[in-house]
Parts: sequence; C-alpha cells; structure tokens
Amino acid sequence: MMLSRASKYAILSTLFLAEHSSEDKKISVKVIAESIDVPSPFLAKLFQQLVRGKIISSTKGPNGGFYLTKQNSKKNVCDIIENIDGLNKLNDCFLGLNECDSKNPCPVHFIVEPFKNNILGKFRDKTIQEFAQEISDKGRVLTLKDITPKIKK
Amino acid sequence: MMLSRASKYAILSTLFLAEHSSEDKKISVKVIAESIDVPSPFLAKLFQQLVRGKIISSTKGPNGGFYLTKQNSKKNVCDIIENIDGLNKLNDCFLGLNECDSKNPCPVHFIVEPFKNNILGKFRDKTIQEFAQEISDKGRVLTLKDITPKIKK
DNA sequence: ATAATAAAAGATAAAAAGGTCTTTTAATAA
DNA sequence: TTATTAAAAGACCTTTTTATCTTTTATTAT
Repeated sequence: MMLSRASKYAILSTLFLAEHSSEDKKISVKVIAESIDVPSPFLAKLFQQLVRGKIISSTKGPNGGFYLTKQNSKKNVCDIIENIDGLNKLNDCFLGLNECDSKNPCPVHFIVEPFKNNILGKFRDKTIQEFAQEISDKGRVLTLKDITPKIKK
Repeated sequence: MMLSRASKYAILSTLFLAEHSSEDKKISVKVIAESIDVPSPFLAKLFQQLVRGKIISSTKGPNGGFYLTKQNSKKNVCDIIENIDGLNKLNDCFLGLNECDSKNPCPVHFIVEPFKNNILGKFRDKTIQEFAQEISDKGRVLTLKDITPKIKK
C-alpha cells in the first residue's frame, strides 16, 4: 500500500520527460536528476530498468540521452509502478493482514479499498502523455526540491 | 503515507491485548506473537517501546506479561503510530514531493488528502477500547496468519 | 579514423528496516 | 530465601533499499 522511493523517482522523472523531451530533444540523467532533485547515479540505474521495460527510451553518445517515443507516452503510471515495485505493493492490506477482503476485512478495509481503486483508476486511465499535459496545464512543477525559499534555518 | 511493519505489529498486538488481557490476566510476548503470527523477539522489542510510551503495561515475573490498564485503553491508534513511526510518516506526499498541499498539489493530492483525513480520523476518534470492541462485535480475527487452509501448495 | 559524449553494465558501499540472541533485573510462588 | 518466570536492556546479525563508482559500449560530430 505504498510506493518505494524508486517508484516515486521513476514516476516524476518519466512525467518530466513527457513534458520536456522528444525524439530530437533528448535529456541526460544529470539534467533530470538536478531538475527533480534526485541522486543521479541512482536515477541512472532506474532509467536502465525503465528502458528495458520500454517505459522510456534512450540513445548513447553526443546529443544522446533519455526521451519518450509516441509509444512510450501511451503507457500509464501503473506501468511504471509495475515495472519498478510490482503492483502487489499497492494492493497489500494497510494493516498487513494476509487475508483482508470484503469477506474478512481489517478495521480500515472499507476506508482503504475505495481509495485504492480511486488512485489506481487515476494511474491507469490516463496516459503518461495526458497526465503530463494536465500537470503543465495547471502550471505545476514536480520536484523534490524545497521550492519555497526559507528565511531562516 | 504508509506504516512500517513495526507499527502494524504494534497496532494489531495492542488491539489483541485490549480484547484478551486485563490487569489480572497478563499475556506473555510469546503467546501474543504466536496469536498474530509475528516474530516474538521483534515484538518483545516493540513492546518495550510501547511500555515506555505508556501505550501498554507490563509486569515481570511469574504470571507477569503485558496488559492494558484503564488508562492505556483510552489511548487511540494514532498514539501507537506516533510512538513507533511518528505521525509524519502518514503525512508525507504520496509521490514524495517535499511541498505538496492544496496550494501546490501533486497530481494525486486531492485523492490522497481526503483518504488521509478519513483514516486519521478513524484512528483518532475511537479509543483502543472502542476499536477492539467493534472488532470483537463483528467477530473478526486480526492475525497475520494464513487463515484459509490451502488445499495444495 | 578519432575524440568526445552519454548510456549500459556491473561491482560495491552505506543506511534503514527487520529480526535474533544473551545477559540482567524484577516479581512471585513455593 | 530460593528457584522460577517473564520482561528489560543492549549487543548483534540479516536483508532490503538506496546510493555510488568504475569500466565498457554505442553514437556522432569533427
């Protein structure tokens, strides 16, 4: 019932690619890592896996980097999670019960279940494309950085 | 936005104590660990912390063990989580953004937020007592064991 | 061809979470 | 008052997750 940091990084960076890259505007790990504030060697590893999973694409060499093809951008967020964490991770019982369903529900089953369906729906129904579009339409920035400058520390 | 296994164990075993123990019926770690199917040395450690946090009570020696006082059973599930994980863990953004609120929401903020409030409400509004009562009224068993006998493996 | 660039691959390291074991302390029944 | 019981305390181990570093391979601009 929860995403690993790896999955979160993967989602954010794939959405970043959807918004900022194209077949003739490839982006290097380093740039992406800095934009969303994630350790770049870690992201590099993640990206290898996402490429193997055909979630994103890459080319080596000068002007190389990562990008999304038309095909890639038709994938959805579930595909990313699937590729990194596997989907079970989201389906586990909130309290850890091995058997938790409507027949034998844990104390919060009927609160958790609708939420799960809701969020899984959102992750399945929209393509990466559409998701990214929505985000940019709303003028949102997806980064792990602290964006409000702090006066004091 | 997710509980550690430790918190889950703590919640289940405290609810177990609420249902099965009293000041003159103390229960040993071993019995509890077996009932909910959790490694007993690990649970022992957890219990030490819960005792320090005044969530549960204990006495050493023959007929000793763990139990809830009247005071203990007025605590709620949030207190348990607070004591083990800290409450922030539940408040973190689902996608890991440092700053995610209604002003600068992540793509799933408006799905996650109501759910969080809902479940935190449930964890705060009912005492351990009431929670356990509800569970026993409904004839539920909280265990991590596989309860449906499998025909084959 | 060659140098430069950027990902792929793979080995390694650090941190956190989960789990175990041994010794000490407190309580109590005999 | 002694043996027994069960938790407390603390050291230690294992696995998983997160992160880094080095070498190799592919691409391309010159």
